[in-house]
Amino acid sequence: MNFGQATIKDIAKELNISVSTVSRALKDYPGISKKTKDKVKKLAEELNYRPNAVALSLRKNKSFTIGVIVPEIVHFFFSTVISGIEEVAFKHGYNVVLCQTNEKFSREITSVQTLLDNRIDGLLVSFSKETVDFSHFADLLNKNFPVVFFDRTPDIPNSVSVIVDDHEGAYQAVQHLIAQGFQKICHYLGPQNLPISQKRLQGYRDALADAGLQVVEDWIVECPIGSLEESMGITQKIFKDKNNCPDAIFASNDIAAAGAIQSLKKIGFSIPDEIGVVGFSNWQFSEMMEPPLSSVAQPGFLMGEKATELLLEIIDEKPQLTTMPSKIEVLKTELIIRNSSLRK
Amino acid sequence: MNFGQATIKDIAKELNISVSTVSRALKDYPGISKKTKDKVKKLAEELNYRPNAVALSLRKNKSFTIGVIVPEIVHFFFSTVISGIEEVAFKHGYNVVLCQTNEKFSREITSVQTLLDNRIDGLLVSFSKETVDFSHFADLLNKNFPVVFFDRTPDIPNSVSVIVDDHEGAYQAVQHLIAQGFQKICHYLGPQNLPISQKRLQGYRDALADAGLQVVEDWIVECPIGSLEESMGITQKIFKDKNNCPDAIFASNDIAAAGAIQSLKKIGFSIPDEIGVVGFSNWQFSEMMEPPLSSVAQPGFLMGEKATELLLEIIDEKPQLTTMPSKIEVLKTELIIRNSSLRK
DNA sequence: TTGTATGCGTTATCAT
DNA sequence: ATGATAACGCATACAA
Repeated sequence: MNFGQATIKDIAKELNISVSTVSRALKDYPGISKKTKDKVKKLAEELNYRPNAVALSLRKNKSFTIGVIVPEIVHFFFSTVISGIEEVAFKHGYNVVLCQTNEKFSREITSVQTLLDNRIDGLLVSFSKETVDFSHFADLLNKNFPVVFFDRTPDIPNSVSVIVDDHEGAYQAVQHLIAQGFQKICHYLGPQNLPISQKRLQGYRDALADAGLQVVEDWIVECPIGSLEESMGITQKIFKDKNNCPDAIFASNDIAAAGAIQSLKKIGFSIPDEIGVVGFSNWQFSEMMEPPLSSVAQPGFLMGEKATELLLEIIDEKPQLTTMPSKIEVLKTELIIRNSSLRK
Repeated sequence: MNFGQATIKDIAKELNISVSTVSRALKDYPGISKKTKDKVKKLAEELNYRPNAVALSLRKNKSFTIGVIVPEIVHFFFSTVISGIEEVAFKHGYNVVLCQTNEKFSREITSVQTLLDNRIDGLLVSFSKETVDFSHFADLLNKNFPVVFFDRTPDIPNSVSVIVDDHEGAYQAVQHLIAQGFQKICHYLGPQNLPISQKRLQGYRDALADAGLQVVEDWIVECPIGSLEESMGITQKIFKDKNNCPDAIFASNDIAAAGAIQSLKKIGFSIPDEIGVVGFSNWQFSEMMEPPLSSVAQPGFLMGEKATELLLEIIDEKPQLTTMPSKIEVLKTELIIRNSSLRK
């Protein structure tokens, strides 16, 4: 169905002029009589004429659409990033096509494909936990197709990324715990193959090392799923032996931290007097928990904005000298200190 | 740029056959020799040929794309709905173009327009708080353009919507508070012009009436913004006079409930012994609060799925007899009882 | 100042 | 079994 959308053809027929004249009149081309122009514009208005963006895409080989691929939409951090993306895209007249992979590699492949089929002008990606082969992205980069990675960066040549300083964020969090007098700090590690997890882990290690504290390898436990239940189970195990357990937790994400707190409270530990907890991401609920959860805030909205701005620069083929040499933009995190780690 | 995408033209040239033959070969049309077919398919594979979806859209007047308009992306409920939408769309081979209005009417207008310009096949909408004029949607419906509203339904003819039973949800919540022995229940009302707010309010009124309790109009306070701060401010006022204040709160959303709890704790009330609190939406953080917040759960993911399924039915012009007569699908809510309202 | 013709990638109609 | 051509809606090089 056409839903009664008028085309320049309709206008041309009605006015007994050619389509090219209509086209030019509508776009204020030089060398067109004021009379015709007015006539055309008036009718266009009446008919509620709107240019067909699909036809334009085909003609100009440009869709004013960017693709966005995220692991999950229902995720405070990612939805915040998406929001930032949408804002900048909207401001520049771009549309946003959204795909979620549910952390599945196969779905990532499909999504990239259909987005390309739809001739997006560029792609913003945070890849899935499963993704270890990046050739589908490398292929794009080799073709010089505009891609910007956010949060999760692949280690492939010529990639452009926006990330937060995960190492520094983790370092500060652990440093803070140490400053509060905690000595036996364990780490709830995120999915192993994600660079963000590795960097947070390294920040944790470095902070301990710099403070002259020993790293206990058994106290670095992976939370591959990142659910409340997983974290509660892990916490129960680690804190089973009250005489030989950590006195603080630095968790790679807030859900894990929340699960830990629930579990610790159930066991009967007092927080932060006996156990200190710091999370990562500063989810919306962090401040509403009891005790309020200290967390490393990530500027998600800003990340979405930056990534989109970078992408649009690349699309417009005017990469800024300031951004291109490094190919990676690192945003600052901010440690939000609340009562879960603050011994007065 | 073309990014080296092969077209049927390229294949035709290389094989010295016509484009129509290529087109037919690729689509297993009858009346094409096995030899040619194999030849074409082989080369297509080699060249990594993929049909240009934009060209197809133009040709077939169908984009396999649906538009989604939400007030805010960073909102637990809406992001959950979006996720459900994306799942069903993906399963049916549809793309999702996402727009957020930031609760602005003007932006809603623009978004509808650009989505139409891009020839989406259908539209899923939850309109903004500001929207009181629905003519931009009515126009679409008059043209028989496929639209499905979710969560926020306009009162216009021929509209199709998916909502939850806000009245029943509210009714149950208040009934539960009454059953727990609370008598002086106040209501934190959502934005006045939203039907969902009105229905929740009515559920509140009816539950009180059915229990023979008086409705105190001063205890129905609007929270138009829906922020933590707003709710805390309101709570401080209402509960200032300990001798003449409510003994329970039924809030139209969980953020308001969370703000209330924070404020109440600060004032020194014990929850739920002195004051009971029930929220609406069952946000992710509800169970992590202290005390855990009772709330009316809305099936957001299901809503997204249902709305999309309905939309696709309309697009495919095979409306189910079961769904069309009513034009409105009502999903059940579920009261999740936690400690914020549970007197043992 | 305006019109004609061509092409973007694809499918469909009509020939051959 | 295959090819030529028009059409989807628009922009533009070239004519007039």
